[in-house]
Amino acid sequence: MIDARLITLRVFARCGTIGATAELTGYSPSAVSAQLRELQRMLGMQLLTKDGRGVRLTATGRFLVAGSDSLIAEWESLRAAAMEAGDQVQSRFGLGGFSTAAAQLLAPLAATLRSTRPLLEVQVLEANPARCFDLLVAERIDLAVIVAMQSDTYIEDDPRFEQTVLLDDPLDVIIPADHPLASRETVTLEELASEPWITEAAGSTYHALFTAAFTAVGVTPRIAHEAVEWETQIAFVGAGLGVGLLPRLAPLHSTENVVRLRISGKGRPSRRIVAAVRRGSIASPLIQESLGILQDSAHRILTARPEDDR
Amino acid sequence: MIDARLITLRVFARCGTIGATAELTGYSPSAVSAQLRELQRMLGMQLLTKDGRGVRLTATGRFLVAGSDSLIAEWESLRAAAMEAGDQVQSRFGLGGFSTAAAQLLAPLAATLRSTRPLLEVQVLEANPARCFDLLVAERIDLAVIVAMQSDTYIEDDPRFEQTVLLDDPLDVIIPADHPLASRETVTLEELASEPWITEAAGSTYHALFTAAFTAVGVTPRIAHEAVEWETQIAFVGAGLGVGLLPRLAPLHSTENVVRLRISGKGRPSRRIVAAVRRGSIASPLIQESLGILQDSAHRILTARPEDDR
DNA sequence: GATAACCGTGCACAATAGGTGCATGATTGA
DNA sequence: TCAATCATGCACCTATTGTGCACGGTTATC
Repeated sequence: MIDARLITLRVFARCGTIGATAELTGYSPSAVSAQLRELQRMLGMQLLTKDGRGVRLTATGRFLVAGSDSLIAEWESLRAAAMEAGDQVQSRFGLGGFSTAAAQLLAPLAATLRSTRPLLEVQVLEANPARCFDLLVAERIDLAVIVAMQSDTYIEDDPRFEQTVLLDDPLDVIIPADHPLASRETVTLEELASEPWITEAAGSTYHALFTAAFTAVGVTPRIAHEAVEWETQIAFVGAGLGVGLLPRLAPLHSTENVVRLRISGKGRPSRRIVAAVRRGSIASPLIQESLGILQDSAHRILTARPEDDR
Repeated sequence: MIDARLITLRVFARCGTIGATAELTGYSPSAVSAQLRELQRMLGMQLLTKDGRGVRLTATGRFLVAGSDSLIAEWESLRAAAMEAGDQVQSRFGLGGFSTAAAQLLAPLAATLRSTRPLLEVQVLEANPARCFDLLVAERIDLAVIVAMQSDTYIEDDPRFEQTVLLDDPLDVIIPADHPLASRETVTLEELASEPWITEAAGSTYHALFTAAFTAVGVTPRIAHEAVEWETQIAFVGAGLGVGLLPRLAPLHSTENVVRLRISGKGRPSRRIVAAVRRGSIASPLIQESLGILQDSAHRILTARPEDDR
């Protein structure tokens, strides 16, 4: 409803280059370039300036993008209200998410929607959290389930999105099956202070969460190895290279020669799983129904856990 | 910026038929029909229903149109702010107006803009007040100078428009040059109570103003003849058929065998001349400049009048 | 300081959204 | 019953808007 060119401009404002904007919106770079040129012509405003080998927004451009936040939100809100008032049905619905955790929530959501709303075209895109937000802005998806590290600066106040906490996913410790502590049910991080740790490379959000968990209990872990995928980390642990942290929702197959222990004591780290939508759209019947389904799934996951871990 | 189809829907909401919408927007009826069909498809909402040989808005449609008022206003406001912030120039500017009174204000405005902003394409459309509002909604024009009868219910609170009073245009009495009172400078309506009057047909806004003026002084005029155009009315008066009321801004050529007298006493009727713009757009530099020019013109007209008539 | 990589843009061409005009069907009023 | 009014479908056409590729300018690397 809002001109596609303005949406493109907003995406450009997020990623800064024409090429990335093209990739994100699904257009070719030439098309993005032409769209932005046309937008400037029709508004009679100069929105972009050459900057080195790229382009950047002018002050007017930034102003327009900033101001368009509330415009988009108002449209989403109006559409949601009209859908609700008229008991109308949406035809396309895009979902975004990342990691097995998100998949565990998105899969039942998509399945349920497919049965309750047979006419609805549901599309699921796998993308990391940052890209999910980009895809929301680009209107490629309408709802995203993302895994936010607890230490992240929480962007609840972003004028473009509204977020709903679904559940907190605690991190467990994984140690080799032949480790002296392997028969325990719970451990404290202090007890594992001298172990060689396996984590992700510094700079990743998981790494930030990792260190935050240890600083909370006043311990400095010795980082022995680095792994990106949970699977890799589990394999390292199974090979006796060290110990690591693993989110509760990440599956651990019994064949792995690795045991999972809950963390007791203070400083129990967790990831926060939230649903994000474009601001204003949260009143839409479809979004409401989806959030309900997601929260049911989250509740089912929570009730399957030991009481003190919820 | 807001999708043209929504604008079309809004125009339809005002005039009720596809044909009228087509005429007002400049499209063909088929195009309007197709646009509205496409709009419903893309929103997944049923906005129209068959109603006899025409169509009418559904509840959802009315809801959407009502809610879109603030959306349009916010966009206009954003565009205006961006134009001002970036010191940018607009390329097209549509003006609307009706009657010689409006023309006297619009002509100098268009002329001034043409010299101060040579790149600006100024288009002037002559249209009666109701149509001017329609044209504003349809985004065919950006500013309208309209003549509102004082008795009209004043639509200042319409969420779609913002209005600025330019000046009040008093009505004078015109009488034949050989009338006994012709040498006077001013008359009261009471003095002319027994004269045969010429006015417009009952039901017109001018007729409403006419009767309001007389009821204010407790006189019931005898309506002898009816005329639509001022020119016709002047000719009738010149022919000695009766007397009439004529706005100060309506030109009276000396060859007409008619004299113009100001009305003294209470109940001096007048028309109100106002400038109307889409809500939100009033902050735009171009609108601001235009309103300034219009007010200058109005001021010049006022200062040319006797003091007690301003 | 040459060269490669990157980024945006212009151009030829293609697809398709979106327009017009006319014919048709449905409904209402004379 | 007939004419007038209104919306819509269809055939056709236009022009907007997309793609793919080549090119020029800028930055980073060796």
